[in-house]
Amino acid sequence: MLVYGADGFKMARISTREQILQEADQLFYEGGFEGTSFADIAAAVGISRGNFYYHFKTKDEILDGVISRRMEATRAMLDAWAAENDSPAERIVSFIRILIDNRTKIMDFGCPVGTLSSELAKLDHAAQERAADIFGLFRDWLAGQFRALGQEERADELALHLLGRSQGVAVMATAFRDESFVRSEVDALEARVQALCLAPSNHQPEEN
Amino acid sequence: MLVYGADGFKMARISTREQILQEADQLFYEGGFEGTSFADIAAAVGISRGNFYYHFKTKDEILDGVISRRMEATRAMLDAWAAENDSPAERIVSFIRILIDNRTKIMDFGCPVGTLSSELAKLDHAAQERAADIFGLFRDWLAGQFRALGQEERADELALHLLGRSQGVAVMATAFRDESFVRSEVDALEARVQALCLAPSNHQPEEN
DNA sequence: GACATATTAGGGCATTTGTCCTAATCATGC
DNA sequence: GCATGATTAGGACAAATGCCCTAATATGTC
Repeated sequence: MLVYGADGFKMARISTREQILQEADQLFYEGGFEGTSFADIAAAVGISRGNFYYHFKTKDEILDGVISRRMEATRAMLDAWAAENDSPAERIVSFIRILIDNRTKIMDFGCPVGTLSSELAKLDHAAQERAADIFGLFRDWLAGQFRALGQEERADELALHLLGRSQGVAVMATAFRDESFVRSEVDALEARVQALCLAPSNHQPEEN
Repeated sequence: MLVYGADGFKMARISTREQILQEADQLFYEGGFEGTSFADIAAAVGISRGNFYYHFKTKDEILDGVISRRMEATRAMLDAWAAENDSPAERIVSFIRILIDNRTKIMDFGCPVGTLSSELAKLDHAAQERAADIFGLFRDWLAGQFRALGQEERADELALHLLGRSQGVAVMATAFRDESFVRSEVDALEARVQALCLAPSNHQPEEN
């Protein structure tokens, strides 16, 4: 699907395949995997359902592509956070802040990673593990930052803990549509990182 | 659907309607609301799809019934915890322990309350609020226990926080199928309750 | 301009979905 | 043992589902 600009010249454009993945990504997030049909995606892209089959033979193939896309986007985001911040504490805060930045969508649809993982688990879908691998990217990256903070022993534990905390915030934000809860939890998490920074003992007190 | 015992006498039996709700409850949990069809439920109960319509006109009606059932079951569970334990701290620990008791199912299907709430949010389903009301039962009950612990001011905040923490644990347990993470988080949460008990200051340190 | 390939539209397929109707069967009180 | 209402089975319905085929069109190369 090539698009021509006003001047009549061909414009560099994303491929139809990429457009499909883009729309599917969003639809899967906002409506769920099962809740999104071939027709929904085709309509969103603006192509016929037949054309669809040329690019993806099954719905699972689209899911696979969407997960790959999300992994790539996640890697890019983590790299950007690493580049933008000099200290590991600031980097971890960047992670925590996605709860604030995406609060509106989170209150409407939850966390894209967590909800997909949960849905695929229920469907007993083979791609559940790949979906969980996105969590793995965050986990490893966060563990690296905690290690840089001097938490050698507990780096992975802290990473898992923080991931879980943010998932809990997302679920509750969706259930109660409560923005203030998101903010207070984010504040608590940020304070915790700062405290870890100042007193990297083994048993770190936390403000609640 | 009446059932006869070995002696030929009619047995007091749960109604077909109740059987439908029972199976639907389980199927909705293990396969999701959208992932479960009329036919699935009818097959599980062992009745024809036609008979189904006599008891529930629409799928949403079944969902409504399932949510009501879950609310009733939740109330009963909370009452039991209150009756079984004398101290508010022990009652809160009873709540935390469901993560341990149901760890296998949680690793397979997540938390029944959280996953239903998230799915209905994505489907933009009218029953999402009612699903969240189940969270409300836990929230109010937990807040009551924290109040009894002397946390007048922060009772609701602590209740929401604990609810969120347990949701986070459930999501991560499902994603990574990691039982040890569940246990360590549960230990941390229990330690936190004990600490609150001993030193009910406004800013309570927490072990991590 | 001719050609091979890449891409697209349109429709069709069997199956499943939620919903609904009708006729048969059951239980129960008279 | 009969009448009445409650319950059930079985099937029908249109719409939607995931999947697939074919013919047409566009694209890039020689």
